Amino acid sequence: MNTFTEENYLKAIYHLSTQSESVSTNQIAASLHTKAASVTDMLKKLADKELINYARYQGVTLSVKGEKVALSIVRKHRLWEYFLVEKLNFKWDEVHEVAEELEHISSYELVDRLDEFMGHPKFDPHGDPIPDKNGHFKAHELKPVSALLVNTVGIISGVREHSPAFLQHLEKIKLVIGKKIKVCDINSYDHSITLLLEDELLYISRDVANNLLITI
Amino acid sequence: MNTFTEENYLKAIYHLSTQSESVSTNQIAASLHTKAASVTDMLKKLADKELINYARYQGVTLSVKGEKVALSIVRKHRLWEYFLVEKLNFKWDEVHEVAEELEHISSYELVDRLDEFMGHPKFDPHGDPIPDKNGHFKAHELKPVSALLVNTVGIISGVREHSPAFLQHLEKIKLVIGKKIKVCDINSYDHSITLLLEDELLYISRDVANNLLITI
DNA sequence: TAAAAAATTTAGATTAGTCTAAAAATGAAA
DNA sequence: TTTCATTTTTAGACTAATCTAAATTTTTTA
Ligand SMILES: [Mn+2]
Ligand SMILES: [Mn+2]
Ligand SMILES: [Mn+2]
Ligand SMILES: [Mn+2]
Repeated sequence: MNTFTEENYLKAIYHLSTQSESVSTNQIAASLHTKAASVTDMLKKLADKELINYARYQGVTLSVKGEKVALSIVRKHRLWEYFLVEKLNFKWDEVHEVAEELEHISSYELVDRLDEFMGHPKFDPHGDPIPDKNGHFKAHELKPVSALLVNTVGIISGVREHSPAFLQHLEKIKLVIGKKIKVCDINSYDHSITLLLEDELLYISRDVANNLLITI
Repeated sequence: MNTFTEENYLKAIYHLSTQSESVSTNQIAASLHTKAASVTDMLKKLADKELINYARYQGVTLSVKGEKVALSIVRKHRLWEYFLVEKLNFKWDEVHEVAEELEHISSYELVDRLDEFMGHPKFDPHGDPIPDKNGHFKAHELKPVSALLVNTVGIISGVREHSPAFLQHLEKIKLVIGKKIKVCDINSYDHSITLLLEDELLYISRDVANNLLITI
């Protein structure tokens, strides 16, 4: 089918496409920690296979076919992350690297049975939606905590940054998915925020507030 | 660490080593469906990494280091097969190909937690022993059904042939692992055998009898 | 024990993916 | 609208794994 590497390019293009309409060679290179010249080579190959729409110097978008492949990789990634956390007791900051490998296991039978085994979860451990076998999913309406006004409430439902360091920090201060928060104060100097979390006050930096997502 | 391909070579050498002391280039080529010239190239590479003992034209054995790697792949393969059958309801003839991919997932944390999750199984769905995390395992004392005398009994405990066709055939006639059998008659012309299996008589060919293993 | 057969290795190519360095295209600024 | 910085592509090379065909070594057999 497609190689491991082709799948990683398609997934990278998919994720970058959620930010901007068209994706540039340099964006892909940065996201895959590779060089622009390598990306150009691969883009030609993916265009030959009709997985992307590509014109020299003009950036790239996924074709319908390419998006289907990308969504199946994302589905596998997130289902495996859910499995690792819910069944094997991994922490939410430990699963990403393992899922980066597991997402390339080719059997669709496997991923569908895994989905069934876990009861068709809708969101992964980081709050990201899990596409169904047809690639359909419904995302939460997410806002960063930093966008809330004083005295408004929200439920922690996702993160914008997935680094182990950030996830561990959230875990440590008990700001995990599902918890209800209320904004008590916004510091006008450094934009740090004081939250109410289960009857306790909690200070978070602007940076944390920007990367922590809530539903209302 | 080691590439996917290096791991497959080490595993092939490991399995062939259970048959003969030293393993030949052609044996490896046949077992990996590749060409002798390719095998020679890889043997040089594995020898450089001190994973095998290799002298030109003399065949090959695994080094202690190489055997450790091979056993870890075998452990992963068999644990994943057990998982697929016991947790995801795959049939015993459907799991080998998927496990061929899963065995290369590198995380040891993953395989150890999987082992724990399943209660440290000792044998895979085909009766093959699962090495523990130190590579230790105890194999059954296995004999082919064809080696039994008339009126002796045994318990189905393994197979010598792992093809889906053979496994499906056994499944169909209910000759599955754990069942108790008694040899009622051995045909002196074609060596086919009449078995007693749960109060029912069953005819099996010499070929089936040779590839079906029992403990006494 | 010498010739023939079989097994193994070497030589030389190929393909996928990557890189650096240089060339070309684009777009922003003067 | 020309220049210049940035982005992107091309050119040429490298590594891992593979192949075919030819050469070499080992083993068998006569
Ligand atoms: Mn992830
Ligand atoms: Mn995730
Ligand atoms: Mn198997
Ligand atoms: Mn097995």
